Amino acid sequence: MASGLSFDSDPTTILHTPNSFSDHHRHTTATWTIMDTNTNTTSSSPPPSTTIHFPLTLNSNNNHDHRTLNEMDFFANKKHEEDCTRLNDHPSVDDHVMELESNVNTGLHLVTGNTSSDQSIVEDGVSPNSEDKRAKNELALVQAELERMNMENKKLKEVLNQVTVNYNTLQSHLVTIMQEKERSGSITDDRKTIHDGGGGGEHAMVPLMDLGLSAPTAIETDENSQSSSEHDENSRSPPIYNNKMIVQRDESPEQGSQGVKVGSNKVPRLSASKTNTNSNTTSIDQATEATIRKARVSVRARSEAPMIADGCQWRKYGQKMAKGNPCPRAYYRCTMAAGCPVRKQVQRCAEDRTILITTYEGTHTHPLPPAAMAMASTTSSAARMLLSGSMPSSDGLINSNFLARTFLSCSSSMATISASAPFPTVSLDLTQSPNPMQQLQRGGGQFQPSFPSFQHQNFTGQNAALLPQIFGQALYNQSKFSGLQMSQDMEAGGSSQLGLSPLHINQGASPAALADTVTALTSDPNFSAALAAAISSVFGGGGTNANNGNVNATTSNNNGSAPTSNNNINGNNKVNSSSFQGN
DNA sequence: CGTCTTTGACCAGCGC
DNA sequence: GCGCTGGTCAAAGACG
Repeated sequence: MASGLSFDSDPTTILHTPNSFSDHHRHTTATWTIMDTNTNTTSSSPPPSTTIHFPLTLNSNNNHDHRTLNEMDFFANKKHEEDCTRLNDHPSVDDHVMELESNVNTGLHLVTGNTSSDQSIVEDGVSPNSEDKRAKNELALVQAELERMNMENKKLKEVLNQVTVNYNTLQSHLVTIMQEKERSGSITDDRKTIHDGGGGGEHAMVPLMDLGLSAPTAIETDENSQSSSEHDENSRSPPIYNNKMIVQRDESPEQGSQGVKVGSNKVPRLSASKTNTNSNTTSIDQATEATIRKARVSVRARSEAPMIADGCQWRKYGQKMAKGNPCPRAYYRCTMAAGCPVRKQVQRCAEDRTILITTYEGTHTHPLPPAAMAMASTTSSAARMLLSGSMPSSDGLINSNFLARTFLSCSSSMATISASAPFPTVSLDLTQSPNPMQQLQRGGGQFQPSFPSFQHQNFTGQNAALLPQIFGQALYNQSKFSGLQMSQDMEAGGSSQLGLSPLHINQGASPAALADTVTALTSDPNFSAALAAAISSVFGGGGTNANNGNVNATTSNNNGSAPTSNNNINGNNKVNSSSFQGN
């Protein structure tokens, strides 16, 4: 939804927008109705309900599938400060958001005054004096709250400005250093690298720094290579993927396009790390990467599709019957770039074959489309979370502990961590409720937007196939927000909380504190709004993929009787589905 | 003909 | 040491 407004005070109070508003996009004045979810009444009904008319005028010239996502993408990378402070980067609505700024807090902390009784006022203006007084009181409360939120937004703007400045400064500094190195002869060839990766002809992506303004990304040190052609345009300056500064390193040819058989039994295990490099640092890196490679994210989603659409291209390389499950397990590897180490396993749940269990392993070494970014963020965060406290931090402001919290924040009621599994695994169970917002309410309980096109959706078929994308996007957005909070804390010397949000993250928190943080995060309306935006961006589109058509959600049958066909939208994807035989 | 899927074989870890 | 299991490889076939 466009505003993503939420309520701090009353979890049962929601915003309702007319169907015409969401279905046919914006025009003229929008009417937001605060409604009591218990009675499900609207402004057309007698009280209780409070109708607020906002001078909202939104263009409807285009049908951006990413509209909602962009609007809720509060802290998108490299966003200009004015865009950030508006908390809205969609050009078609910027002006209108500016109109709203003075009246509506985009910080999503709108609080109604009728928190105790759910009583509301009659909007015809001829109510008795008592109701009139009460209405005035409520209005005063709302106005006060709005004023407070405006102050918060101003503070956020200041913080974000500072973070942006720091980011640009560091980036410039890095480029300068690299140029100096290049001049000094340490780099004699454009294709040569700064880091010695062991020699060879191909190139791997190495994270040099992550300034923490973006979600955790899929970039990692990896023994696999990118094709050189992919980096031709980046050969003279470090490519930046997902806000990570990347440098290239040479790589041994024996670890070429096929890469080390990471994840297989042929890859060095953690206990017996097979290091063939000269430096201890590299050995540590490889061990770390091997560890990350082992971290897994399992997503359980109710889906009739043979494979969830996560925005990536996959190639099936094996299928096995797993013990204890009559359904075969299919093995896929990412084919979006040569040598990408990411694997995933797809298997139907033995107990409930409508549940599709997708397990991701590894992180991507290539640029990702937005749709794939979401899942990559999720898996990358999970991988690093599982290494929390045990890996050298190369993530700058966002370290593994922070990522852990970020990850958990998305899913306190849905995510579990398995310490007993052969590999550290984070399981996201998206099957417990047909409506993830209900889960969100259970976890945070403070945000229940009204999505006319969403509320009655069941998470089956293609929609279910997009669940990880939703989840990942929520993580992605929240990570940005949380990253800002972290930066904010650091700006304040790590001791002074600015009190801008109920969300505060402290480095090195205890497990108990972590739990508190998770609770705080899940109750944070910004996170809720981000998740809601991600969901609405997918489900509000009436089945249209919110990823520029890069996702091929296969909707064919899953009984294994016939190979599935690729329902390519744009015909660009080589593979995005398989003939997974569910039974 | 190139690409992708299928599927049996192979390998390594692990438990007994 | 042996068997089980998970994971991957690679040849063969299918498909567009």
